[in-house]
This record gives sequence, C-alpha cells and structure tokens, in this order.
Amino acid sequence: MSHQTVSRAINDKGEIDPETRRRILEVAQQLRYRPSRFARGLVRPDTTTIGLVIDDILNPFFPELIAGVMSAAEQRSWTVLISTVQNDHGREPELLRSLAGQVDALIGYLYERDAGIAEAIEGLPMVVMGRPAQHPAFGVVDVDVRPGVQAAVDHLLAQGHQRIGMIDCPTACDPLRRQVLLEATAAQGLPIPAEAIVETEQSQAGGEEALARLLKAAPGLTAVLAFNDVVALGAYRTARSLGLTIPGDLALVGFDGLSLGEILDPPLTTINIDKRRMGELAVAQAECLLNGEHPPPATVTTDLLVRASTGSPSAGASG
Amino acid sequence: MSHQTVSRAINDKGEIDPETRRRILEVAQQLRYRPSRFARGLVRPDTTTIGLVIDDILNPFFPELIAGVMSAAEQRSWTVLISTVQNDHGREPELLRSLAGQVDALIGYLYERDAGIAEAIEGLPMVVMGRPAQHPAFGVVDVDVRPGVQAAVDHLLAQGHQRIGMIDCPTACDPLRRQVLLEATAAQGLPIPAEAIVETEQSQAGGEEALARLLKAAPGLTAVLAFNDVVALGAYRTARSLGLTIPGDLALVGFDGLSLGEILDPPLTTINIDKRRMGELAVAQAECLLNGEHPPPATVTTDLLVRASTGSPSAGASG
DNA sequence: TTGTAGGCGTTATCAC
DNA sequence: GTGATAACGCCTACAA
Repeated sequence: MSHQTVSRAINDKGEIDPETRRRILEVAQQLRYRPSRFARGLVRPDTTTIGLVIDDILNPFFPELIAGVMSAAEQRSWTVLISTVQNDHGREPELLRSLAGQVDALIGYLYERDAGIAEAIEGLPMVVMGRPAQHPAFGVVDVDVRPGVQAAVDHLLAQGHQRIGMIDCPTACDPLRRQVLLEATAAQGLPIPAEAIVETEQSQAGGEEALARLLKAAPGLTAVLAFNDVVALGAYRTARSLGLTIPGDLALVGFDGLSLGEILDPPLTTINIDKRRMGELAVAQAECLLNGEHPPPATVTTDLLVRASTGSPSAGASG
Repeated sequence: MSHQTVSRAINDKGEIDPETRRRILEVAQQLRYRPSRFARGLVRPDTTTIGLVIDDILNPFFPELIAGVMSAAEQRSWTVLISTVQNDHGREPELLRSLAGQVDALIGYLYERDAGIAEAIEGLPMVVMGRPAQHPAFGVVDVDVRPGVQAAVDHLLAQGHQRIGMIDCPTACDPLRRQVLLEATAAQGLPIPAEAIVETEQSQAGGEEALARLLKAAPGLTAVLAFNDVVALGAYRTARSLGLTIPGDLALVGFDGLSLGEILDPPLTTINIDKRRMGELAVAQAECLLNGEHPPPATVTTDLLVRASTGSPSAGASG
C-alpha cells in the first residue's frame, strides 16, 4: 500500500481495484485523514485566492460590493478572503502586509495612500476601489460621480429649487462630489456660495450636526445634497427635530443608493452607485493583473434614484 | 548563493552578512519574488484558517455576526475565509465540500441538516449557529429566545394588550419563537388562538402579506410579534397602507435587534440577539474543536429592546 | 492494478 | 556567514 494508491483512492482516479479503494477510504475516514491544502497547492498551484480588504463590515455600503466580488470570484472558482480594519485606518498597512502573504491578489477599498499600499504589499497585484489611480501598477475601479450629480442638479432645478447646499465629508477619498456639484450648478447659472457647503465626518451623527450648522450658516436653502446616505439619515433627524418637513421645507438627496433609504420616511432620493458591479469589475481587474496584463481603469457610472425626499419647495421655504 | 541564504534574507534572520542580505532583497524585488504560501504552510503548519459560511451577505443580520467572528479570529491570528450561497440553500453541501479542502475548521449559519453537513465535510471541525445541536461532534452556538420573548410578552401585557398575534416563518431553522410565545402567553392566562398566528416567508414581502392576512383572520389584535425585524418592516408597510397607526392601533415587536429598526418611524421595539457575541463564541467553539476538545454548546441570550413601536392600545383598537 | 522515483518551495539542522 | 541535505505531503510520470 503506497502513497500513490492512497492518492488514487482519495482523488477518485480510475486504475484502482474497487475493493482496495473501499478499504482505503474506510481507513481514511477512521483516521480522520484530510489531504493537506498546502501540499496540494504546492503541486497544483492553480488555486487562486484573492483578498478583499474593507474599512468596516458594518458599513451598509459594503455588503453589496462584497456580494459582487464573491459572485465574480466564484465564477472563476476563486476563493475570497475577507478582512477589515474596522475603521482603524492606521492598521491598513499592517493588515495588507499580513494578507499579502496569503493571497495571489488583493482588492481594497482603503484610506491608505497608494504609495503606502505599494510598500506594504511589495509587488502583489492590487486593485484599489473608489478613487482614481495613483500608482501605475494598480488596477482601479473608480466611480464616475458626474452623471449622478448632474442628474440630481437637473432634477432639483426642474423642481424650482434655487438654493442648494451640501454636506461634504472631506476625509473621504473622493473629493469630486463637491467639485462636480459646484460645476454643475455654476453651469446652470446658480453658483453655490461658500457658506452653503459644510464639512463633517462621515456618519449619521455627522449628518445631524452638519445640517443644523448648514441651515444656520445659509438660511433659505431649499435643497441639500448629502455626502452619502448615512449622512443624509442624520440630516433627516435634524430636519425632523427642527420641525421641517421633507421635501416641502427641505429637499434631501443622498449618495450611494443604499436600501436603507427606502425605509426612511419619506424614502430618500439618492445618487445610486452600482456597488455589486464595482465588485465584479474589481475581480476582472485582478484577473488581468494576474495574467500579467495592465488593464485600463474601470469605472462605474452613477444615476439618480428619485424617491420621495425631493419635490418642489413649498411657498414659504425654510430658514 | 543557496536557498538557505535567500531564506535568511527574506525572513530577516540573523547570521547573514548585511551586504549579502541587501543584494538578495534587491534582486528579489526586481524579480518580483514572493514566497509561496503553500510551501510555507507545508513546513510551518501552524497557520489556522477558518471558513465562515452564511446564507446571504445582503441579509442585515449577518454583518455584525461576521464582525464578531473576524475580531475573535484576529485575536488568535487566524485567517477567515467567507463564503455564501446567496440564498440558494441547495448549494450548501457543495460549498461546504469545496471549502472543507481549504480550511482547518468551519463555522456556518446554515439550512442544511447536520447529517448533510457531516457528509459534506467528512470530519472537519464544524460549528453550527442559530440552532440546537443535532450532530454530536459539532460545536454549537444557539440562541435562547426565551428571555427575550418572555420580556416582550410581559411588556405587552403590562401595557394592557390582550390580543397578541404572531407572524411566523416556519422555513427558518428555529421553531422555538412561536412555541415560547405560546407558552409565555398561556402561562399568563392569555392563550393565543390558532388563527392569530400566520406563517409566511422570511422577507419584507412576506411580512407585508402576512399582516394583511393576520388582521383578517384574527380581528381585534392589538399587538403582533414578527418573526424578525425584516418581516416587521413589511408589517409596517401594511399597517400604514391600512391606515393603522403604530403603536396606537397596533403594537409591533420585531426580532434580531437590527439597527434598521432604529430608523423606522416609529423605531421598532425588538427582541435583541447579540450577534457579535455569537460570532465570537463560534470562534471559541472552533478553537476547542481544533484542540481536540468537545466544548459544551454555547448560547447567547436575548433581551427586549424597547423602542417606540409598542405602547398601550388606544381605546377603539383595530380590527 | 499497484509501486517507485522525483520534484513542487520552504525551513531546520548541521556541517563547513 | 554560508551552503548542503533532508523533510513537509502531495501529485505526475513511468516502471513493474
């Protein structure tokens, strides 16, 4: 009874006496024998494992993105290893370094600068999401915010809004939301004054305090674009506590297209990102990188999901 | 220049000329050399990887549970490999089989019976969550629904509710929610008639249609316990479309303690499960199993999270 | 149908 | 400080 015969039985090859095989399998079961994944991988290195690193598994933005990554990976029979730093961004390099030893490629939605990433992973194929490329070797899946923001501005203007504000989150990797909003409104002859944009942290609490501040700094706003849906959720709270009705006294637009927006009252109009597709594209980028190719950056577009938090301003609008 | 010297340089051992090391690292970088994780694992098999299998990454129940698993795994320097069947429960055995070849132990929140699981994984250490043990070798993290349901019943009775109904989901692995509700109400002299319990599928749509059916079958209910928060969300929709106010016309209690309940209007009273702790306990169970021990089943308890969807019934209650 | 030989990439041991 | 050798557990190729 050699290694080889055992191998044949375990792997269900032909060329083996059924009786021998039966006996081997029986013994194997008794011994709770399991083939070593390491030895297997060593000999058949066609097993691809990719790592997915995100900020915070509890952030409702990510589940859909993860689903996209996993389904695309599954189509390729890849394995996905997920990790997070749970909002502790300082740990990103350390996590990347450790993950780099366990996977064939990495996909990340990160805060760390590309230079820092590159240093941590030392040449491992890497795909960064949600921001433009900085490092030439990296794959990219970026979000083109322009169509969505443009649609939102058009939508608000069509409804008669003249004073639009924004709650921005400058710590996020994406500086474009604000910029595109400014351009789009300016192009329509309705430039947004500086005081109509406030900055806050990216959270519900941030949204709450920011809207209060915004309405004080720029009285008369009839519509506000929030940096994302979670921030918009905070804005709802403040609007309610100030006795403002949505959308009559204040129209609100979110960003991300999270399903939580649907259960708000009224449901939140939001600029939608196809998060699942982002995940799928990231896997495709990783595949190119693994094949030694240099894929052009991928982009997902954005569009406006009109729900009920926008509408024409009522006569005597807020202050 | 031998393997060995290279190994010393890469792993930063002592006993090497700094200059030699520098040269090696330089060349390694140029060649984009990366050590094989398989060969490493083969020689130093102290790398533990566990697999986590869940239904559906988009189900808001899971992120917290995942966070618990990951943080507990991280404490032990374990790696977590996540996989889902995205609600296609028939694929569970296949997925388990494939995962079994890549990890040292598995944790799952599954529909498949334990016998089916056991067959798929052939002796791999396994922890099942959210239901009582069926297979003697498995680790278990179960939920004790009794305290939470009891507290909910006490709470409703104290508020003067006399007619309580339930929306149940029999496809779920947990048959106890209904049973405990029946026992708890009966013990207080308020048995629930059969028509005051309807069954539906575990989803928002299920909750919507079920509440409509329930109110027809058992007119006069003033409070309803939903199988979980997502089902309760559906019930909110139906209540609103019927013109019923919550909690005045109808009190609603959910199950799970999801944060989405907080943003409902009114915020949803719910029986809370410590999902993060479930994840942590599951990892602890896996650790015991890996050490060859046979841990006693772990249990998380439940409690009532009182928010605003419960209150005293108004005078002329619903029908 | 079964067994033998060799090598996958890494680390540990021990001799140089 | 460095290099040769063996071993980890598996698979492929070929010989018996």
